[in-house]
Amino acid sequence: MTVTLADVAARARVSPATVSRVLNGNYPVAASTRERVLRAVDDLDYVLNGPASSLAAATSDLIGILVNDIADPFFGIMAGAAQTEIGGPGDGSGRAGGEKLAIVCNTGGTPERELTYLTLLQRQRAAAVVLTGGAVEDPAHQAAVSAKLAKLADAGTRVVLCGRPPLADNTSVVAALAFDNRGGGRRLTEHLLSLGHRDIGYVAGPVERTTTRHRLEGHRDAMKAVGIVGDEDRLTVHGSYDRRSGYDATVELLRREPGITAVVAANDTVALGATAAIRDRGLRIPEDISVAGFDDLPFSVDVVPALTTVRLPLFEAGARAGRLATGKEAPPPGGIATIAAELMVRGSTAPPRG
Amino acid sequence: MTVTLADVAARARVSPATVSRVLNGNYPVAASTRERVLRAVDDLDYVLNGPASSLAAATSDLIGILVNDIADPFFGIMAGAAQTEIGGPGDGSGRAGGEKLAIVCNTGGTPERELTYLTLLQRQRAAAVVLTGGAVEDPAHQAAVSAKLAKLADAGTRVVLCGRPPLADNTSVVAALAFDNRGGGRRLTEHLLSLGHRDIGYVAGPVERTTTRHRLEGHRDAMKAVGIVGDEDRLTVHGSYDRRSGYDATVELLRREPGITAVVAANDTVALGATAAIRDRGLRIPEDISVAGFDDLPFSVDVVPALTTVRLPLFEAGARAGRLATGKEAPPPGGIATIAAELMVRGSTAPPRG
DNA sequence: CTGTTAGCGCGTTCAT
DNA sequence: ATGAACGCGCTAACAG
Repeated sequence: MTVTLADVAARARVSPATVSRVLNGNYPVAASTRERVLRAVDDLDYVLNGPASSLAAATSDLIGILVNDIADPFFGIMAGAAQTEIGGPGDGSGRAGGEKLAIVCNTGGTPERELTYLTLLQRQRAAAVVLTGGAVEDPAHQAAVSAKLAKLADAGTRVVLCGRPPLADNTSVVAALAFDNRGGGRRLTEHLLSLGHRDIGYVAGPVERTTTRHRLEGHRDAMKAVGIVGDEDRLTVHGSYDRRSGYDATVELLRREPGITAVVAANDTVALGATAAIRDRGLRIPEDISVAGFDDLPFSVDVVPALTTVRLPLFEAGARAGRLATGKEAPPPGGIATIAAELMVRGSTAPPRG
Repeated sequence: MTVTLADVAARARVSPATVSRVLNGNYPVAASTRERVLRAVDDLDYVLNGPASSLAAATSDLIGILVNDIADPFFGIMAGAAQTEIGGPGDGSGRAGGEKLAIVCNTGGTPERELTYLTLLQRQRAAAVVLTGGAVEDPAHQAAVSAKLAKLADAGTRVVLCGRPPLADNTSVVAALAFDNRGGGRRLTEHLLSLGHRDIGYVAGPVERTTTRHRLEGHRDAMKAVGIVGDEDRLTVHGSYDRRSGYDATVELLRREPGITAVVAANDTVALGATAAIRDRGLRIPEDISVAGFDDLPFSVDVVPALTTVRLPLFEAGARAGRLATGKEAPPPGGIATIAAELMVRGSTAPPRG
């Protein structure tokens, strides 16, 4: 019932092998026969059997992109950019030629799902895997991921890290593009300090995530550099990377220390929740309390007042990861590149009152 | 070099078929042998060969979710919700058992890529396909998509539409969950009219998209109902569904008619751009100009003033689509369900001045 | 409950 | 430049 390569061969009056050669375009084929074959393909509306093809060739053209939260533009932007580089423009026929195809896998930030998807991609003999965003720092999980990635690499899968720190053993990774979260976090807090703030609350992301830790370390480095120490734990509240969490954490922060003059949030989305909490309390931004975010997502410039934040070149990084995954671009020296984070000063931060 | 099912069978001292049976869990197997087999699997670190498995079984456990723009939370929320229902919790081992696996495919809103991905999923013998968001109205493309979906359905793939209108021939579709974009658009404009607005500009989405057309029709229906006609085209500017486009279109709108007292945007993201354009012009929201969006994305409640918009239950719809795709939920009568849109009145709309 | 036997549809040697 | 034959790794009958 479903038309196979043999059917096409029969109609084109050639051998199955020839059809295969035409379709893959790897071997020389006479122009006339190629023509006949292609017409037969169209006539019969033939679609290659992917599993059969992958089985015989021991490879596939799938490239998996793992993201922690697909509803978060932070990941969407990177994944979309990567996919733009990978997918190619298509040939307009919808025939799905030889180009690679990117698929996005949403781990929800959980270690189990991350491993499950890696196994799936291993099963599918994926051509490449791109892991985006921060990693969970649980040692057992990191070891499991490293082992899995090593196996993928052994099987010929190109592994790329985007916005994620290198592995302890990074040899199985083609390239690791790490964001300078620590540096960005430090500069952001330095900005606040330079405005005169001393009592700064920090709404952190989930514990045990590299992104959370690095941003927080940057913040604390800056504080320490000017001699503000001892209150770190009291002025830090952890939560997840969403608006709601930002709201709740800020409420808690203001309860613990009503005297804070600035709130630094784990990212822009969290900052949005923080601003809501501050306003609901009847305070103004930035007159009463300054607020800062991280990432510089598209909406950040449009909120009122515009959000001071740290810009991460998400699109560029994702695109580069895509090129690395397809081998279009040479890996950086040592397989590791650090991507700079740029401070964006806007209206949500100002000197403290008095 | 790579370990196969036969290797596992040898080590467990059973036949390959038995190994297959315990892995798929479809046939009865003695507890003791199952135990042996599973240990052998772990010992050898065996990973099923997906292509071989799919080839032999003529099906796969992949479920494709097509989205127009993965960087847009509108799609991210739906895709994430669908995937939550599809993916199952995983078994914690990362072994990737029998459950279905959702993969997200980013079409970028282009017809070619949409067809390319459908072909890919057809190749992979996908278990189901979920198409999210509005469709392009080009007749040729619609015919091509319909034909492709019919073929997928023939091959046993379950096709679900989420946030997309039913096909002309909807028989190959398990279920179409359509948003009431027209009703939502109408109620939104009725709200503005009831506040006293008469000069309302409309920043529309891309032409030739069902979502764009339906929302716009709802708006015009409401205008027509109170006898405001004749100026539709002049007070409508089309653009893409992003912030930048909303900004530019609003600038153009204000150029054409500086007297407008309200701007209705194609969606919340576009509305964000519109507010920026209005503010840059030195006008206040809502005192000088009211602004309204559509979708009620998470950030909309946090912008200042909070955005009046139309709430679409994106998460719920996506989750339902996921259940429909996996067969966990029975399709609605006739395979078509309309999902209600709820007006959310907030601070960005107010009576016009004077 | 378990082993045996055939393919699934294609890519890839080898020939020619 | 093309054809013939083999096998990729697994599942699905069919026995037993």
